[in-house]
Amino acid sequence: MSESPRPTLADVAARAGVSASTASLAFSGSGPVSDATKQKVHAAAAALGYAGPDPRAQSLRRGRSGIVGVVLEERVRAAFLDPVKIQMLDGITEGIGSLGAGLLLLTDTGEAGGNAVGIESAPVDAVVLVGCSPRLGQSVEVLRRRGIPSVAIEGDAGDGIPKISIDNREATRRGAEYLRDLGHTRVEVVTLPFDAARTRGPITSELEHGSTAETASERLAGAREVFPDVTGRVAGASSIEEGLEAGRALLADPSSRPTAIIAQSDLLAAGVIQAAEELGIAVPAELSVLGFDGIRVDGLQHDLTTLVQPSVAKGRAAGEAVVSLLAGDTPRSVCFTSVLHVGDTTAPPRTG
Amino acid sequence: MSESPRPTLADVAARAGVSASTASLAFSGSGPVSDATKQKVHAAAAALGYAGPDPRAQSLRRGRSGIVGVVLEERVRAAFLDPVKIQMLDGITEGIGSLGAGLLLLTDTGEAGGNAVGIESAPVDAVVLVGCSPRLGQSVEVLRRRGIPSVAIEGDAGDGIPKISIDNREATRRGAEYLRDLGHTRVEVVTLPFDAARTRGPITSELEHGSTAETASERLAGAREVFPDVTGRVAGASSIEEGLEAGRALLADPSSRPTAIIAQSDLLAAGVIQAAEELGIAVPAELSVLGFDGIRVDGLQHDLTTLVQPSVAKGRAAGEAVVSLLAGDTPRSVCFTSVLHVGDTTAPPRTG
DNA sequence: GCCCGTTCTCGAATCGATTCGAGGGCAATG
DNA sequence: CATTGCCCTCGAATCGATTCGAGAACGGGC
Repeated sequence: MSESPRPTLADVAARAGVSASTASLAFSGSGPVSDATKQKVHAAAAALGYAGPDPRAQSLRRGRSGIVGVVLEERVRAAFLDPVKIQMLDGITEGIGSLGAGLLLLTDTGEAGGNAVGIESAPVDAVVLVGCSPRLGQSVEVLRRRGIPSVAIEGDAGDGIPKISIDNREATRRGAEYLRDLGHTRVEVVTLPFDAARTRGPITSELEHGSTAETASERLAGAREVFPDVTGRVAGASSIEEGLEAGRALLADPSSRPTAIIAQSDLLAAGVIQAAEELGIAVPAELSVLGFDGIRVDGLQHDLTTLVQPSVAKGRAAGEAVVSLLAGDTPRSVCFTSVLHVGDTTAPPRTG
Repeated sequence: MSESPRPTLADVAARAGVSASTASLAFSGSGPVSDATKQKVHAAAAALGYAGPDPRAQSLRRGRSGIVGVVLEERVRAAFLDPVKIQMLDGITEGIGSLGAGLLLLTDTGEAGGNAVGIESAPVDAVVLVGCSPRLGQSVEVLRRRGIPSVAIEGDAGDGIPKISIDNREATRRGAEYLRDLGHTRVEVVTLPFDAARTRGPITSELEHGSTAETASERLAGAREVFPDVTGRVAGASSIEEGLEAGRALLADPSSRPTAIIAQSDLLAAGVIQAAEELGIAVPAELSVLGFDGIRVDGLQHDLTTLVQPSVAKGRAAGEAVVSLLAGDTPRSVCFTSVLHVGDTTAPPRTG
C-alpha cells in the first residue's frame, strides 16, 4: 500500500504518474499545470495520506522559515509573569499579523547547551529583541553574523537595527520633577538590573559605569537631572519580590529614610509599597512611591502614581518594523512618549 | 576575501583545506577529529565570520527542528490575556526544559492563508494542544497525518494522544453541591463556548448536542448532576466582557432572576459580578457567584468562590509528556483535581 | 502539408549540512 | 622489512522540496 512510513512529494508524484517537479507545481498552485494533472496529483496525495510539503525542506530551499523570533531577556516563564512583556508580545503579534508568521519564544541566557534552540541556532527569519537586556550586545553580534534582520525594543542595538523605545530619561525626569515640586528632597531610587549578572545591592559607581542596560541607566540619568546625587538600590529583576527586598533595605533605618522612592517599574514600586506596609510606613503620607510602566498590579490596593508607557504600541511598531525589514525596506527607529499618571501613592512630604 | 555574502560550511572547509565532512565533524565535536584539524576549521570559521550550521539545513537532515509548538485555540493575543493560558504556558516551558526546545506559538484558526505558518506547516517536533478548542478534531487529524507527536490539555484528542486534564465534571458538581447546600434552587449557568463558531446566547439543546468543546460540556454536566434542569447562557469566550453580557441577560428580569450563577471561568464570573453591580444586585447577599480556575482577577474586589485548578502543573505535565514522547515512550494521560475555594461571593439565598 | 507558437511536463541542479563506509597514512609489532 | 591495526580524513549519498531552462506535444495559420 503505502510506499514508506511517511510519504514524500516524490511518492505522490510516482503514484500520480508525474515527475516530482510537476507534483510540486501542482501543490503550490502557481505554476502552469493542467487541471487534469492537478487533480491526479491531489488524488494521489489523498490516497497516500500525504500531509503536504515538509516545512523543513521548504524552508531550506526557500531560505525562509516563516517564523519570527522573540528574544526575551529572561527565562520564558519570567516573561509571562511580567505584564509589560505580555502587552508587548500582544503588540508584536498584531504588528506581524500580515506576515502570518509564527512567534518563536527564545531567551537570551546563552545557555544553549546540547540540542537547545538558542538565539544562535533558531530557524527564524527575523527577531525582535525585547526588553532591556544586559546581554543585548552579544545577541546582536550573533544575529549580525547570521544575517538575521532584527528590531530592538529598548536598548541600542547598533547600526542598521531599528530601535523601538520610549523616552526613559525624559519621562523619569518629569516624574522626578513632580516629586520635587511636591517638596521632596530626600529621594532614593530602585533600579532595574545594570548588568548581565543582575547584581543586586546598593547603587555603586562601578555598577553604573559598567552598565549594559540602557533602560536602567537612562531612567537613573533622568532622576539625576532633578536630584543630582540620588542613590538607592539595584534590584535583581522587575518583580514585586525584588522591590520588597530593596524597599526593606532603603526603609530600614528611620534616620536615613527617604520621603520618596522612584522605582523603575510598577512591580518594583508595588514591592516597595509592600515593604513600607510591613514597616508601618504610610503611603503616601510618610512615603511617596513613583512607578514606571502603567500596568495594573494585581493585588495592589493603591492607584499607583506612575509613568505610563504605551507597551502595546511599542510591540506593534516592532512587528511592523519586522514586516518592513523582510520586505527589504529600512524602517526607522521610533521613540514613544510616556505620560505621568498621578495616582494616590504620592503626596507632599510630611513636614517636620 | 569572503567567498559569498553568507559563508557556508563548505566555504569554511575550503578555506581550512579540509573536506566538508571533516568540517562538519569538527563543528559538532563528536566525531574523531584531530585537535590540529579542529583548530584549523575553527580558525577558518572565525576568519570568514561563519555563524555556525544553518538550522534549516540541520533540521532537514536530522529530521528534528528543536521546536515544540503550542496550539492555542484563539488568536495569540487573546491567549496572552487569559491568565490560565499564561500559567499553562509557564508550566509547559518548565516541563520541556530538559529538551532545551523553543516554544512556537500557533493558532488553531485554520486561516493559514498565503505563507502563514499554521498547524499544518510548522516545523515542529511535537505540539501541545492547549485549551478546549472546538476545532480540536481537525487539528488532531492534521497532526496525525504529519506524524507529529501531540499532547492535549483538556479535550479528548483520540487514541495515542496523552491527555492532560482536570476533573471538570466532578469539580463543578462539588461546586454545585456547595450552592445547593447553601439553599440555592434557582441557579443558572454561564458556559464557555460549545462550538467552533463560538455561538453566544441561551443554552439550547442543539448547541449542547453539537458540542465539540469537552470542557464546557463536562462542566455543564457536573452542574446538571445537582441541578438537573439548569439552563443559562453560552458566552462567546472566557472574558470579563462576555461574562458581563451574559450576566446582564440572566439578571435583567427581576421575576426570573436566579439566586446563584455558576460561571465556567473566573473571568466570566467577574463579568457576572460586574453585571450584578450595574443592576444594583448585591453579591453575595442577593446573588451568589461561583467561578472556575482559581486565578486572581485584576480589579475584582471580591474574593471569588471558585474551583481552583492546578494550571501550572497541567502545563508541566504536558511538557513532560512531550519529552517522554520524543524519547520514544508512551506517556500516560493525567487527570488533576480541582479544589473548591470558598470566598466571599457565595452565601445562602435571601429568604423571602 | 509545413512551420511556428503556446502550453504543459520533465530533468537536473540546488539549498546546507550530516553520516556512513571506505581508504590512506603512520606507528607498532613480528 | 612486511604486516596488522588504528586513527583520521574524505567522497558520496541523503534529507525533501523548489525552480529554471529545455523539450515535447498539440493546434492554428498560411
